[in-house]
Amino acid sequence: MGRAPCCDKNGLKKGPWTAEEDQKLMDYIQRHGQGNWRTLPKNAGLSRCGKSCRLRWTNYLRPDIKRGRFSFEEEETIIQLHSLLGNKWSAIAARLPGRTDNEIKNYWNTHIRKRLLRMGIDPVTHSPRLDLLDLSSILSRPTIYNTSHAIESLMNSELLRIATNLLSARRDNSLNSNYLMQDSLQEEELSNPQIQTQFQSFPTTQQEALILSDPNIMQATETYMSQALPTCQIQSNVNTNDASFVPAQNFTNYGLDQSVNLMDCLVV
DNA sequence: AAGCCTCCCAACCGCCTGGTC
DNA sequence: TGACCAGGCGGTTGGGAGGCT
Repeated sequence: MGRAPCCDKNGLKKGPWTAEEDQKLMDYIQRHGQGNWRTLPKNAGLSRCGKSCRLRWTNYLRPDIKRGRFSFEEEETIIQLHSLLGNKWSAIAARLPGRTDNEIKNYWNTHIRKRLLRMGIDPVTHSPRLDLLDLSSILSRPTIYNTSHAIESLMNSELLRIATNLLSARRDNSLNSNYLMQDSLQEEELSNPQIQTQFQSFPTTQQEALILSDPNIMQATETYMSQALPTCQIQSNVNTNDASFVPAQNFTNYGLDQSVNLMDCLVV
């Protein structure tokens, strides 16, 4: 036996609120405070259930609600808090003055989540998406494995993503050296001698500059990369809101003294 | 201009939690 | 201790708006 509905739905209005209803609700709360939501509609002269009134007030009519687009800082805060709290929208909203949980939830689902997916970030775990691994497509690009310029390889965003993916896996103690072989998508490719040879042709080089334009990717990547590549420099470009990589400007200025083989990153 | 499609968000639904008796 | 209830929460939906063909 289910619990009784929050109110008697007979004759109660549903759907969008009218300006008149909004005014009635605001007038009542200004005069009497929020009080008991169950009895509020009747006292305020509204044909709505208390729950509907509460939602309308907390999500729309409350005077301290901030309207308009989310700022870059707000968006960053949401992403960071979501990585810590998950879908605890009310907890996230509590740290964003003037924003409601419903608004944040909607914004997450319609904007941030899609953007993270486009960037190859899993919006649930905030880690690079392993399901995007596709080594064969990368290795089939002559510009990647035929070039004599290691930096060009490093600046390839897909290669970097793979590196971060593998480093992520390496960091996880539950994953062992068989990790890649367990991935059905990669097994055939990695056991292919030709592919392996192509892999071996990657040049040894310093890992000078991983420059990510998006601080979120930077944050997710930094942890992984810094553990395996202590000389790796990661720089965010907060002036753009894009996941693309921007060219490293001066690799020699970092004064790096340690060489790291790219294969160390790629072969788990 | 019209029909279709996609996106967005206000609002709803049902479950959970904590307080009260 | 358990039933009941109000409030809170997260997931989902429906319809309006705008873009596309």
